[in-house]
Formats: sequence, structure tokens, C-alpha cells
Amino acid sequence: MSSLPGEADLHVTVAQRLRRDHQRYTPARRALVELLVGAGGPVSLPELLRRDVALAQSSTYRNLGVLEAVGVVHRVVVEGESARYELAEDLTEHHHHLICTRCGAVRDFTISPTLERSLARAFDQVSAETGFRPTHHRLDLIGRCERCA
Amino acid sequence: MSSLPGEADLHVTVAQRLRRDHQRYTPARRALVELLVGAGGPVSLPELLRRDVALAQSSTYRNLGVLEAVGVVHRVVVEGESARYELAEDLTEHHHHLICTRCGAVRDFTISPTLERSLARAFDQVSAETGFRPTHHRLDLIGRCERCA
DNA sequence: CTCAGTGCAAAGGATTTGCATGCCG
DNA sequence: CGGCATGCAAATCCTTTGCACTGAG
Repeated sequence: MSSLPGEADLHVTVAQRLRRDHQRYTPARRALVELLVGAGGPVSLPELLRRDVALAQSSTYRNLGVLEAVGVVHRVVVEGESARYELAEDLTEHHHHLICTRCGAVRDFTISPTLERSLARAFDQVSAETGFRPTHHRLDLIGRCERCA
Repeated sequence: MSSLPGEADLHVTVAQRLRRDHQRYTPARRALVELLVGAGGPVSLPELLRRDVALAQSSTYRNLGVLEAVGVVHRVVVEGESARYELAEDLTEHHHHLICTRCGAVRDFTISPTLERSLARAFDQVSAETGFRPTHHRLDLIGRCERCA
């Protein structure tokens, strides 16, 4: 179906990317990756700390920074509160976010490949007209989640 | 062509929305609105202060907060640096953002009404499936602007 | 042994808030 | 007059950094 690394290979891929930059795949980093795999969307730092008490705040910030630098996690900026983190797109699937303005929860969703292609064409056109060189795009729905509606 | 308030009526609309919440349309607030009208995209607070030295930092934060609360300005969150502000969409036109990851500049762009409608349909479907109630959406292109390419 | 990784505490930067004063309605 | 607005300075909140210690290669 897809060429994404399966659960089984994920950690191998992560370890490779870290090693490429002379970084180690330590237990703390592995714990972060596992937390991110299990989340249904981007997770904030307080949430990460809450889910694994063994993590120190400063080390977690540092490790997320390292993981981002080697292309394993992606930092997502949302309204209010603190930043959120998710696995890089090439380790998951291309997706978008439902952002609740009341409770701050963020959940993933996808749109049809057809629509994605239409968007891609539109972006190519904008790119040609403006000289802007996009590396990726961001498409989010802002509103109230089911529980906060 | 459109039903947007013209330059001429904009301040009247703003004044109305403020009055509705028992707020005044003071010179400082008017200055902010005018700065935002002239910008080609969302503006950061440091930029606003730089463009009008008469504005005090704390008052500007407070006034942007008030203007946001009455639906005149919208706060845009982007990677790194500080938040950016733009006029609310019903005072301008529905648009999206080109965000440069190098210099942080943000510029507006639009996509075709047809594509917007396709997106709207997709969002309706997501909404029906998840129970999420969107109030609006956000579609940004992330990359390098012409100058930073 | 050497250098990356870790945790604590202190530093930083953006934004918010307390308070006294000025001014519009 | 009464309350919103304003500016300054102090306080907060999230995030980053300095430093000494531990551990893996």
C-alpha cells in the first residue's frame, strides 16, 4: 500500500537519521518517538512530560530539538499555549489538523488524493507567479471539537 | 464586485464593532487599523512599533487584544519569532499565506473560487465524520520567498 | 578516556498585568 | 464625575542555556 516504514522499521529509520548526525538513539529519545507514534495528532510538551514522568523538561526540549534537526519530528505552531510536536511527514502520512479553539486539542485528518493534487497544481501556479518556493503546505481546520461544541 | 466595506467605510465598521462592546475607537487603535490596511500581509508587533513610534508596547498588545475580541483583527501564529496580526477576513478578502522560513516574511495569496469550493466540500465531509465544527480554515505555503530562495 | 546526554537551576524573550494618571462621554 | 485608555515597570509563561555529573563507545 504505502512505502512508509512500518512500526517495526520506524526505530531503525530514526536511529539511522540520528547516527547520520553523530547522535545517539537514547532511551529518552526512544520514549519520545514512541509517545508521538501513539498520539492521534501533535502533542505539546506538558502533555509529553505528563505521559512519561521520567522525562526532564530541559532534556525533552533539547531532544525534540535534536529529533527535529535530524528530520524525525516536526514542530507545529498553533494558537495560544505551547508548541506541539509530531513525527515528520515522511514517517507518517500526509495529513492535516483539526484544531479546537476551546480545549486546544489537535487531531489529524486527511483529504482525498484528488483534492491534494488540485491543491498542488494551484500551489505550482502561485509559485510560478510569485517566485515563492514552497517546501510544504499547511491546511488546518479551526473550530470546536466534538466535546467542546 | 464585492460586499466588503470600502476603505471609506472601514473605519465606520470598526467603530461600530468597538462601540458594540463599549470600547472606544481611539487614535492609537485607528493607527493600528491603518497600519494593518497598508500591509500586504500579517504584521508582527515589533514591525508595528517600528512603523509608528508613538505606540507604547503594552498598549499595543492590549489594543490588538481588544480589536481581536471585537472581531476587527485576527492573530496569526507562525513559526519562530513573535505573533502576527492582520485585519479580520470579513474586512478584507479570503486569502492564504506564503510564509518564508528564512526571513519570516508573510505575504497573502488567493486560490480559485472553484478550488475553495472543493475544499469547503471536503471540510463538510470531515465535519460530518468527526463531529468537529470548523469556524474557518487556514491554508499556508511554507518555504522560501523570492528574495531568500 | 572522551564526548554526547542528562538534570537542575538560572537566563532569555515575548506577552501580560498592576498601578497611577490622563481624558472622553 | 466615572470609567476606559495609556505608559511604565514589574511579573509571567514558555523555552533556552550554563554547568557539573553520568554513561556509552
